[in-house]
Amino acid sequence: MANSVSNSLQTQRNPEIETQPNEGSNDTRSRILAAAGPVFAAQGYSGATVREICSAASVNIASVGYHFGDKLGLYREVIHDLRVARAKRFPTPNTDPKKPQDTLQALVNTLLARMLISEDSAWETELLMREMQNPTPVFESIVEVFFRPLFDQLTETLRLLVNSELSMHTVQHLAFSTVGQCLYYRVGAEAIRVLIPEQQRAAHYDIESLARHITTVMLAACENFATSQQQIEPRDK
Amino acid sequence: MANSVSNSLQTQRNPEIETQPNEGSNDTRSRILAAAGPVFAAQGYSGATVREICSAASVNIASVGYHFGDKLGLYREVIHDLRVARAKRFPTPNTDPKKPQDTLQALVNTLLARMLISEDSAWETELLMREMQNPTPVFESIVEVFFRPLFDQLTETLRLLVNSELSMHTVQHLAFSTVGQCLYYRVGAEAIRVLIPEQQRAAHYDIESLARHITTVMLAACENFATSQQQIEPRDK
DNA sequence: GATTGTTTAAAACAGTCGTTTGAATCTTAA
DNA sequence: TTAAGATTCAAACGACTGTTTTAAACAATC
Repeated sequence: MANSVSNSLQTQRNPEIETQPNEGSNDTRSRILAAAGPVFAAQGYSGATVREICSAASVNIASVGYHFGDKLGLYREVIHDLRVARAKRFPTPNTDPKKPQDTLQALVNTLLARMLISEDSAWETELLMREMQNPTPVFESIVEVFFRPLFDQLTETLRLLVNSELSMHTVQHLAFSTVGQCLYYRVGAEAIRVLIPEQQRAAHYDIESLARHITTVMLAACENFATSQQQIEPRDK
Repeated sequence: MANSVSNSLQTQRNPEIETQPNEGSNDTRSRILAAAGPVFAAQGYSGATVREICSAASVNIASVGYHFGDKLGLYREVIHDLRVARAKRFPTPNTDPKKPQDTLQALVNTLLARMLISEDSAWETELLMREMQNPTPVFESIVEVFFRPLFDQLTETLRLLVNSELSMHTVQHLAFSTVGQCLYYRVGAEAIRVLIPEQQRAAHYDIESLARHITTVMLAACENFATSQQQIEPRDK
């Protein structure tokens, strides 16, 4: 029990010795990490099997137990590595208080790019989406590190675009409206695939077109909220 | 009445002899169906176990094999029953071509009500959300029966609110903007729970407030698209 | 070369999964 | 009642899961 609890029990690899000429990517531990991400993303945490991961990494099954303690330890490490990789690849755009329209456009572009990316790193987004529907113990930290910064920047930008006296929760609703529209093109992707013919999808569902559309919608809404004070207490138009 | 499904194996119940007026709700088959829905919704198709379902229904494990063939057969039946129950409970609002604003408001209300319902039937929405992320063989029919009618009505309504010469795909994007905003308050519910303090959530995140906000956003966007022809061909092409 | 500690390998462990079995029970009709 | 079918039941099946065990291979130090 006590000796098999923490993965730090065994003498894990020593960082001092680890600066070897040996390529870290060929390391067993690294190979497991590289193979685990896509498998977790595709099958979910419960659905993924350590056998499949180890098979994809060409590594013995017992290795995950040795290097990460257990399956959850491996998953935590995958999430951790995902965070640092993601922060580098999608830097939040700079905020220019003088051009909030451009900032909004850039934020929408970033959101959509994160959603619709179809490169090798698509599994990262897939994994985050799974965390939203089936939160694991790491979910809360994911929100704080991943979502909160973008959400804050979005609300600040929208604040510049509307009546400054507008209540806080209305601005937050506008932020969720923006995020929701972007998110749908991933959450509802399978539904869209059935609803919209492929030809039309190929023509009008690229990131730039969608970003332009969503930005237009939100700018129109902001203009409405900026001019008509009445919208704060909306009764009828 | 509720039985006589076309299952392949075993000697299923004979419709001719079955005329016996035994209460269908206490029937083993009905108890399994009633218990299976929430379990499938909570755990997903793969995650749900027939043992848990049968335990919740207080029936023997072999009953699902006898009455539904196998686990997938039970799932199909659950989805089928869900469809008929859902169609009755959430009738699509009537379309009045003279008041498209009201129709839009009603559609947003319906969408949000479907998303945020927290009654006994909340498992139905949960199940549909799972189908969107992890489509099973029944997904396509779900889209056709569940989503397509509402999507068509939404596009027709939005068409009345914008310039009639606006391209088809732009109107469809507007429909997805509407759906996306509604959907987010369920998909992102866990994230919102972390981002927004509970007190604020309790005050401003009820169905009526959100519906009013989303309708306002979309009406402002439609007005923009109705007046400015420029939006049809943005920039140069 | 022997010894130590680290890493990998094959096999087995205990448990759960969906499904099947074959006998026991119940229902119905003669 | 009896016979035949419909339905339930406990038990087991084989396949899979995460994890552990035991031994072998490897590297570095004495």
